[in-house]
Amino acid sequence: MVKKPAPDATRRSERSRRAIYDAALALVGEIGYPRTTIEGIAARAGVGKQTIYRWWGSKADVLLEAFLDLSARAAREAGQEPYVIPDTGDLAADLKAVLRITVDQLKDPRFEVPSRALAAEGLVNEQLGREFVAKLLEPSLQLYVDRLRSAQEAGQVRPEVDPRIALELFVSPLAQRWLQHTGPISYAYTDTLVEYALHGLAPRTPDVPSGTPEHGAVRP
Amino acid sequence: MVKKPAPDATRRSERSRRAIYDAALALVGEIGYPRTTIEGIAARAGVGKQTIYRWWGSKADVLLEAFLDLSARAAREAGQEPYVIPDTGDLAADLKAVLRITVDQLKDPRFEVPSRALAAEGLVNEQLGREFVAKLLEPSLQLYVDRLRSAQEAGQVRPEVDPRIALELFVSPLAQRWLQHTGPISYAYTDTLVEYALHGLAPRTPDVPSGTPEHGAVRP
Amino acid sequence: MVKKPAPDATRRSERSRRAIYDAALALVGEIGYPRTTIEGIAARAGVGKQTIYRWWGSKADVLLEAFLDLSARAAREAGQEPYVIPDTGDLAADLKAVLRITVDQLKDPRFEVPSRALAAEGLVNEQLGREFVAKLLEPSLQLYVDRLRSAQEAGQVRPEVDPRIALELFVSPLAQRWLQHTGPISYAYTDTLVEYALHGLAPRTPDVPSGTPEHGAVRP
Amino acid sequence: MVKKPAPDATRRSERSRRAIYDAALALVGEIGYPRTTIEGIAARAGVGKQTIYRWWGSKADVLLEAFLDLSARAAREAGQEPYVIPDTGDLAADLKAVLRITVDQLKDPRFEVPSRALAAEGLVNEQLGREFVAKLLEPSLQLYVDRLRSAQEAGQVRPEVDPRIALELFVSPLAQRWLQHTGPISYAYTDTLVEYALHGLAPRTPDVPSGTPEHGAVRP
DNA sequence: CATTAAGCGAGACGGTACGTCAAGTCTTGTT
DNA sequence: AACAAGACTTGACGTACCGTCTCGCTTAATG
Repeated sequence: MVKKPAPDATRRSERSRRAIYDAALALVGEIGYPRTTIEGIAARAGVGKQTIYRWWGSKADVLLEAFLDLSARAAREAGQEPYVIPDTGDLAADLKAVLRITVDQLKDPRFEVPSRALAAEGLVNEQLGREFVAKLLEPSLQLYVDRLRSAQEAGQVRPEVDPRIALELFVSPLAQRWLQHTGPISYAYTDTLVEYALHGLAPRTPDVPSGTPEHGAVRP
Repeated sequence: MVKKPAPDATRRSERSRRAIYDAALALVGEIGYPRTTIEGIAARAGVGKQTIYRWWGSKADVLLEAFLDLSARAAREAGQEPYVIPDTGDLAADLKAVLRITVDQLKDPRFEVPSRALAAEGLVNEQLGREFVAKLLEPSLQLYVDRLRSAQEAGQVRPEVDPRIALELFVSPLAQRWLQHTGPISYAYTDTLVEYALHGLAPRTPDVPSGTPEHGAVRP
Repeated sequence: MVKKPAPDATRRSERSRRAIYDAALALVGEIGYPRTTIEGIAARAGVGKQTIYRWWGSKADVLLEAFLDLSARAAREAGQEPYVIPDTGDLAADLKAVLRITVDQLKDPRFEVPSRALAAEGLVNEQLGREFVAKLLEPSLQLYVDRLRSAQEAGQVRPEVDPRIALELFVSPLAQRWLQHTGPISYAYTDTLVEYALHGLAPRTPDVPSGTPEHGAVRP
Repeated sequence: MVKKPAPDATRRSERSRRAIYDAALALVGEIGYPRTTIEGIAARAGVGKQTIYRWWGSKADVLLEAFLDLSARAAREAGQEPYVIPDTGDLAADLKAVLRITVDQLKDPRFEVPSRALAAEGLVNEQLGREFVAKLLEPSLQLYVDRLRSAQEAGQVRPEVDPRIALELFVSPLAQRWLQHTGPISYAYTDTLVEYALHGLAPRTPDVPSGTPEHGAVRP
């Protein structure tokens, strides 16, 4: 297979790259992802179509990079400590705090439309999906893993618990409600999730061995 | 707003409807959702494009109906009482059983491609998303609500727990792993989810330094 | 070749026929021939499409019949003597008179649009063209033949002249100007045509034998 | 009114233009004008539909240009001085000669189908009709005007005759017979037309009882 | 310091699919 | 059995974008 000779990145126009990012994000925000076209991005950015095709493989690629760039800039502007979950010693409080911030972000329209679009594209386009997950999701999830491990060391989480799975108990429900509109999103909701996840649904009656309930016991 | 006069549904060709469903599902399975076109469906079904546009508003609408029809037929074939979560009294076992079936379904290629495509479209097309959720997701979720309420009555779930949120602890993680390829799916995984969800991540020692009160402790 | 069984003309709905004629002529007048459709005629006439296809073979056929019907009705209304060229003995005067009437007709918008449309269709659709000529043109032309023959008997037209060709000298120019917009149409114009046709273009110098002009004669 | 920005004609593909001309003429010749479609022309020419719509406004426009191009090429091939009526001094002979050539052209199938189609379209589409007349008809007619004027100077045509009308006496009948199939076309026919037109239908006796004065008679 | 090869804007090109319109056929009651 | 109504398959319409391909024109690094 003949690959096209890779373009010389050192000669790349920074001006165009920026304009393309801006145009892509603006269009997705204004008319939505499906009606955003490469032609439209090029026109809005004052750029030839070829300049887009030279550096990206698809509309989704452009938007992914644009969004990563946006996130990076937003992070750089907003805070010194780029992205850490606080560790006050109170696991529940720390998780609730961080999830409240997440709730705010999910409702920020600047982020909502493009990230939803990328998520959607990722479902169907596996290659992009993996990149989306690797570059946007995993770094955040890793922070939860770290915080949970720290809690395990402090004896606040059972040692045999797998943090990678554990974090999904409160992260995935939020993600699904947001993505699929399966329910409202609020601080109360995420607080509840943390509580349920940490202490479980079953009552803390130590005399009932888990998994083998006594059927007749509670009924007179 | 000028609505076109609704076509006479009593004269609708059942033959065409079936052929369109079949063609849509086949094409989505063979070439994927994005490369499936209305023109392609019409050609494959031996049907005029207009017949599709007469009864559906978009490619996604067609696929949604086709998929609902497929699900209904599959349910009719497979069993009499299609959609009930068993209630053996052992909540954990029942949930694990039902989630294992779900895992199997998620891996069935007949269902995987179209439902993933519909989910993806639903993310970006809110109207379709709501329909997708209402017609495909909610009925299943309601079954979990019912089973959890039954468990609450049996004293196996804390009475103050909201079942609609509780079910997300094990359903959403599975959904997200499947949709976004954020991790492998297996019986072991779903079993673990059920366990974590039912009993929580925190250890069952009353001297937990966490700020959350221990519910069971205050009851004699 | 299997011909479809001819419909039973005795059961034909006169009401529909009339409505179709009216709708066809009205539509052609309002939106022009090319944008007039069978579907449009049927809708306007309050008639099923099949009723049109049952009795006519094409849009052009419908319009041709509608126009013939219109002409017949117009003739019946307008005059007792349906269509004769007067014979006052003065050939030139008679021809001029009749052509002036023709000029008026050609400018009547009720007739102009449909007859132009039929003429156009007839150019390209030979079968229709022949019918158009036979039913609409020839009868009129025959009147000129008759009048010219009468003039020949009166010694006003050279006996060896072929009337069928002779009439074209003044009829065809008018027809062409009207059809192809190659020039304005007026009484003066048709009068001139008659004059030229009757007496020719060459000067009436009997000493110049036709066809053999003396080249040097006029040049000193 | 929003006009789309005119395309850059300097970048136009000559290759495509040629292919479109050829395809259009070929299709019109093979299947006739009405069944010739833009889609068909594009396919046959190996060209995108948009390339046609970019440069022409309609099927008729394409064919008109294609035909003009064909005529120009034919003229360039056939002779140096393509469009002159001979002036041997014998007007009748010259006209007969030129009309015989016209008869031949009218019967050449390469020209017949497209020019008939264009004429038909021009009847109904006035804008095209005017262009057709201006670009194809008028130039030829002007030649007759010139020749007739020359004949007037030579005293072979009455000085008060309007050449623009005079030429119609032999040109229009031929045109009508050809366009509307109102009669056969032959050398004998055109010869007769010239003769009638030049010398008129009325006998050359001074005692003609017609009301028209005899022009030549009053000159000694 | 000019040369020259790359990136660049512009946009024409061959295509594919869109969503619409109408053609002509077929089916279902109604008159 | 003709009729009104209208769903059906078919095919073309004219439009929007796709991704590729020239065109001149900067513009930076090199001979």
